[in-house]
Parts: sequence; C-alpha cells; structure tokens
Amino acid sequence: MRASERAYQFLRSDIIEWHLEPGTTLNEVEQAERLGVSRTPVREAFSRLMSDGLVEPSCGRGVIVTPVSVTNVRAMFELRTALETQAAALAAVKGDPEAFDALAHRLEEAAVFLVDDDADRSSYYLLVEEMDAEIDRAAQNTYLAQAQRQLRTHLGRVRKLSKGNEGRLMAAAHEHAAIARAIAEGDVELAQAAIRVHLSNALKAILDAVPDQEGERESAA
Amino acid sequence: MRASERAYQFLRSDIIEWHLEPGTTLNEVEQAERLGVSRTPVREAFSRLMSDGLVEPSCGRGVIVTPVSVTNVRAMFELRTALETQAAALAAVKGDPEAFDALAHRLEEAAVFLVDDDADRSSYYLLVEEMDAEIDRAAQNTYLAQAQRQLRTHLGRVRKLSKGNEGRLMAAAHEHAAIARAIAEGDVELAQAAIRVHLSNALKAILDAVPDQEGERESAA
DNA sequence: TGGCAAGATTGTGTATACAAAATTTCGGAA
DNA sequence: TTCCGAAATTTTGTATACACAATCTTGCCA
Repeated sequence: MRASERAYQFLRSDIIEWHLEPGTTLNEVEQAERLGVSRTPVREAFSRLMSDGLVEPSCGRGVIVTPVSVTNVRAMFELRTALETQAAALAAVKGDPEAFDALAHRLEEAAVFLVDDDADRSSYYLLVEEMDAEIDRAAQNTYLAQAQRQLRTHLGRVRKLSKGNEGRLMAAAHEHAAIARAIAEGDVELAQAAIRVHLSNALKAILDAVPDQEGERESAA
Repeated sequence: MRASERAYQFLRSDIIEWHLEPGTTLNEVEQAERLGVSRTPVREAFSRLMSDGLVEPSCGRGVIVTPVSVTNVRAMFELRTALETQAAALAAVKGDPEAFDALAHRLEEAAVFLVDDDADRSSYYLLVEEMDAEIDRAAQNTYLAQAQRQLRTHLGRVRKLSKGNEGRLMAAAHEHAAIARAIAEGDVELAQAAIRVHLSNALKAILDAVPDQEGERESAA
C-alpha cells in the first residue's frame, strides 16, 4: 500500500475513533515522524482529510481536528434526512423487491436476537451497512451516493458519542426492517415516512445519550 | 497566491469551462510544464480535483476528466432537489423574512428587464448566486452547505451544455421570486413546492437543449 | 511472419533540500 | 509595566532528485 494511503487511513481512523480529540493541532513533521514516512505523503493525507471535513486548516499552523457539537449533530441529521428519504424513494422505484424483502426478513430475525442484552451487535451493524449499500446501488445515483459517503464519515464520529444505547438497537432493527419492507413493496411515501421515523428516533437517542450541554460546547474532550 | 492554488483554480476552470474536454487524460509533468510550476503543486491540485469529482484516477497513469452525460444530469437534479428543498425548508423557518422579501422584489424587477432578449443576464445570475448564499446562510447547516457547494460545481459544468435557453430566464426569475417570497413568509410547504416546480422546469430546459442522445453517451465532445 | 522476452522509456511515489512566510520571543523605549 | 518592533525559530510551500512500476518498442527465435 502507498505511504500516503497508509497515512490517510491511519489519521482518519484515529480521528473517527476519537484517539485524536477534536481541537487537536496536527503538523506535518510531527505526524511524519509518528507514521514513519516523509512529509510528502502526510501532506496528501492532510489534503484528503480536509476535503473530508475531518480537519480544518489552522492559520499557518498545520491543521486542527474538526470539533463535534450537538449543533453539528442536528445539522448532520437534517442533511441525512434529506439524503436518505431521496435515496429510499429512488430505491423504492428502481430497486430489486426481492433483495429488500430478504433484507427485511434478516433484519426481523436480527431484532429477535437483539432481545438478549449481550448479543453480537456486530452482525446487526453489518446488516445495516449491507442495507445502506443496497439502497445506494438501487438508487443508481453516484452524486447522491458520494454525499451519503461523506456524511457517513461524520456520523461515524458521533456514533462514539452515543454509547450505551444498546436498548434502542432492537427498536432500530424493527425500524430498518419497516424501511426495507416499504422499499420492497415500492411504496415511496411509506418508505420516506419510515425513514423519517427512524431518524427522528435515532437523533433523539443520541441527544439523550450526551450530557445535555446547551448546544454550543465545542468538543466532548 | 500559492502555486498549488493557482494550479487548482486554473485546472478547475479549464474543466468547468470545457477547455479540457471530458475524457481527457492529464499527467503531472505535462500540466506542470503548462502551468509553469513543479510537479508538487500539480499533485495537490489533482488531489483536490479528485475529491471534487471533476477528475478520476486513471489506473496509475494520471487522471482523466470526468465524463458528463444526460444520465448524470438527471442524477444531479435528483440530489439537487433533495438538498434545495431541505435548505429552503430550513431557511423558511430560520431565515430573515426581510432579506428574502428584498430578494423577491429584486428578482421580479430583474424578470422585467429580461423581457428584452439581449439584456444583461450577468446581473440576474449574480442575483441568483446571492439568493443561494442567503439560503445557505439562513439554513445554518455547514454539512448541507458543503454538499450544495460540491453539487454546484458539477451543475456549473452542465450549464455549458444548455446554451440558448435565454427564453427561459424570465420564467426562471419569476420562479426564483416565488421561492424567495415563500421563504419570506415562512411557508415551508409552499417554498418546497416552488423549488420542485423550478427544478422540474430547469431540468426539462436542459434536456430539451441537448441533442437527444439515448442517455448513455459519455461526453459531448 | 508471429509471438515472446528483454531493454528502454515514461510516469508516478517518496524523500530531501531549500526558500518563503508567519509566529513567537526577546529587547528596548515610552 | 506595557507596547512596539525586529530577529530568530519554527513550519509550511516548492523544487528537484531518485527509485520503482508499468508500458511500449525492438529484436530475436521458433
């Protein structure tokens, strides 16, 4: 693998996994030494992270890890609602009913297993990822897919904020199943409604999970 | 200005203005010589263009200018509809009514002047840009704004495809005014409806303007 | 004459050196 | 004591050199 790619993946996951806290300043030489490469690949990695919106240029002093706040989470979900309702509508029209029917069944099954408090959540997460991918494929829209990809990067970051909401997973699985079923039946309105319900609940769960700051705290450091 | 910035702006406008046709292969040394800089800034420019989606990596051999097709235009408008209806809804709730009222009036005025076939369209275009900026500001959502910015880059490219639709400009101005008025009045539903109408007409105008290819031609070279 | 292999050529990936810009610190003066 | 300015240091921006990979060409052999 190329050194620039390694540097990018390394820094990216470091940021998403909160090993690098929001507000941290990164400079080229420091990271070059830490990652054991020269400055050139680090520059390229910084450039990609900036266009991802994971870091922002600090005036003449490297880059700083983008802060995450409750305000940001609300904004993310506003965009997410717009993107996912559109994607679901397209998938309901163009998608393969059988594929989504199968997903709906597997999600219902997963929901049953999730009754158990220490069930393996990873398989459920994979299932959700599979469904996202299937919707993207069905929507046949690269621009929409790219916008979703970018947003999911940021959503991945806030996921760490809302730990301990395992109790919601079963409900979430049922909601996902409802979405898949609506898409399978080609019911655009229902699919969009199901998405809105799901996202409303998901946002509420996140906002409940974070210690209620008055909306303007810069980071959860 | 930095050399990498110059290289980026130069290549970007070259692609958007169709001086570099879709499908063209660009390599580092060639562009470095053409722009009179070394390979390093060109690499950075290529990297930014790739994340813009204006070029895509050719297998190990530089980058190629991303193709534009009718299919792509439809996809862009699907995403655009999702983003702009969401932005308009937020603006209708949070925006400054007076600012949008003023925009509505100026747009109606502009529409009057556009009756004349060879009126200055540039001031109208600036007005539309101003309105886009005002909506972005009112929506107070950086994620949404960034998604819009990226999409507008691609829309700027297809604008060149639909030349000779000056006849539609007056109608478009009235549509924009209707959107601004709905936002000023805080009427979310009406603003979204007005956006949908406008985008439907705009897409139709573009599809009418391009020689009707069966949807899969790679470029308009 | 056609196919395969080896060398040459072209182009990217990375490192390093040098230059330019900016920030910080230190010193002096008000 | 505080503020302003200049120098020094740190950090980024750019160029260049080198290494490796891929591709094209050419020549040899079947």
